[in-house]
Formats: sequence, C-alpha cells, structure tokens
Amino acid sequence: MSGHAAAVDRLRSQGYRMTPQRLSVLDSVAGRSGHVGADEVWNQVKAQHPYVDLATVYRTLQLLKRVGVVTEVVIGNKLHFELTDQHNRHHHMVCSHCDAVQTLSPAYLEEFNRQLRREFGFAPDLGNLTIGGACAKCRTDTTDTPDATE
Amino acid sequence: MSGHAAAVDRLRSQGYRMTPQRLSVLDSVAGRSGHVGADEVWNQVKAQHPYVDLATVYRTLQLLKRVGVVTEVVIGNKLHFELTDQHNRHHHMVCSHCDAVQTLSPAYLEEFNRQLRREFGFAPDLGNLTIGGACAKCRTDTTDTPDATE
DNA sequence: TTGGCTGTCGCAAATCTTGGCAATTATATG
DNA sequence: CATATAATTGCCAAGATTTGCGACAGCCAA
Repeated sequence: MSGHAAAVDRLRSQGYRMTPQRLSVLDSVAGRSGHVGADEVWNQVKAQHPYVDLATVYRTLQLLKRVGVVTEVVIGNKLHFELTDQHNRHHHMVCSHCDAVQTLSPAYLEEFNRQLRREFGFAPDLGNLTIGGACAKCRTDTTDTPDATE
Repeated sequence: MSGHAAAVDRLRSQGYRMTPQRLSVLDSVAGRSGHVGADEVWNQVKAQHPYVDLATVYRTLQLLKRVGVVTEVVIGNKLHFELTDQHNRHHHMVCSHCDAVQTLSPAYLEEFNRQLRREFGFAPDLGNLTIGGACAKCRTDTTDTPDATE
C-alpha cells in the first residue's frame, strides 16, 4: 500500500493512467513475496473487481513490466511476475525438471554484461534473464541426465 | 541429404523411428543457413506431404531438439530452430526491438558456467541460452531507450 | 461546463504451442 | 513375405498469451 505511489508516478510520467484495475493487479503482485502467474493475479483481481477481463490483466502486467515496476520470469511455458526490487536485483535459475526457482546475484554476470557491451555494443537485458538447467536435487535424482552443460 | 544419416542413427539408437514426415522436417531445417520458425517449416513440409499436421511439425521439432539434432532459439514470442552444429556451438543475442539475432561464442560464459556448478550445484543449460536486449543499432536509433541493463 | 483527444476496458477472435485419442505405419521377427 | 507391436500421425481441442475493435472514461483547453 505504500510503494504504489511510486508506481503511479512512473505511469503518469509516461502518459499512462492509474486505474482501479491496474491498482488491483499491482496489489496482487505486491502481495506475494515470490512470483505470481497471470492466472493467479486474475483470480485475486476478480475478488475485488469481478468484471475485469483476463486480457486486461495481461496488458497491465506487460505495462507494469515496461515501466519497470514488475519483472517477468519465464517458468516453463508460463510467465510469472514479481515486484521489481531495485535494492535486491537478482536473476533466476529455473530447474527444467522440477520448475524450482533459485535466485542469483547479478554480481555473477557483471563481467559478462560489460563484455557484451564493450565487444558488441549489445545491451543485454539481464534483469529479465532466466537460466534454465538442472538443480542440484534433480541432478542427483535422475540417472539419465546427460551433461546439459556448455 | 548427407548429414541425415547421423540424425537417423541418433533417432534409432533411442528407439525412435524415421518417418517421411520427420525426414521432411529435418530437410526443411537443414535447408536454411539460419533459424526457421515452425510455420515456415510447416509450409515447406506441406509442399512434399500436403497432409502433414502442424502438431506433427511441432512434435518432430521437439524430438529433434531432444536428441540434439536441432537447437531451439526463442525469438520474440516464437520458437525458431536451427541445425545443431557441434563444431560451432553458439548462443544467441536477440534484440527485443528489431528481433535481429547475433551469435555469441560459448567461451564468454564458461567461467559463469563453472561458478554456478561449483557454488550452487546447478547445471545450467547454456547450450540453449538466448539473451535478450538492445543491439547496437537499436540503441543508437532510439532516444527513449532507458538503460535496460543489469 | 462542454468538447474533443487519448488512453483503457471488456469482449471476441487470432496466434502459437501442446496434449488426448483412435487410426495408421515403421520395424523386428517368424 | 506376413504378422505383431509399439511408435507415430492426423485431427480436434485446449491452454496461454496477444491483438483488433467499438464503447467508454479521464483530463485539458476554451
């Protein structure tokens, strides 16, 4: 209920408006510590505004992402969202076997980031980076896991 | 028409069969130097086998990916595929503005890869990595591009 | 207050991808 | 070469996400 003012400002400053629907979506994402799927957000939003359309939820999430209020995390084939925390930026490591998610400090990719910019002029959007792979647990559980590395 | 023998072997050795449809899909992907979308593959395949279903194309592409014959590249919201080249492994940098794709040597991520394994026991699947961001061209073209980095 | 411009919304339709299921086909075997 | 069997296909439909469109609402100027 507090950080919303910042979100409103950020929307306004770019010509967007804050509507009840958008506020509700924001509330829903902010109400969780982790990340939420679009369908979960929809269910929560409908509790307050039963007529809200799923498309609106999707559009709002994309909007909030565009202005930097929420961050998108790709898990499997689904999109999840979480509040962007400027003070605790992190990447995500998603296990392709069990869909478990670990967070990773951006420090690990700083050098990589600099390299891409320096050598290719490419500005990677690592804020959105999701690294797929096998987590420690699934690596020991499964025998058939070939080395998916490199 | 040549590297296909290897693909057939790889399928057979894992209990899969080689069918005309699969051969056709493989041909289509192999016939391009770059990456192809599923719909493009479908169109090419239909030229030879008009009754092939789009679902079959998708299934086949996933299969070929699973056995390591083709590599999946996520471009925008679409899946693209290219022939896996063991001798020229590379990652992809996709510009989110113009969808241009550059390739990147895996060497850039070797240290990162080792770190994840050492510190988290996480085996990243970097063979499939696609890095979003803004390419050099789009960064200079657009004024409004906030620093999407990190 | 009255327009008018622009951003938003709900709805429906489209797009991309995956899954279920019965019919069909590739392959090993006799 | 005929047969059994499991893999594969086609067709249909569903799931996830995006887009087009007409109606509507907020906001600024006169």
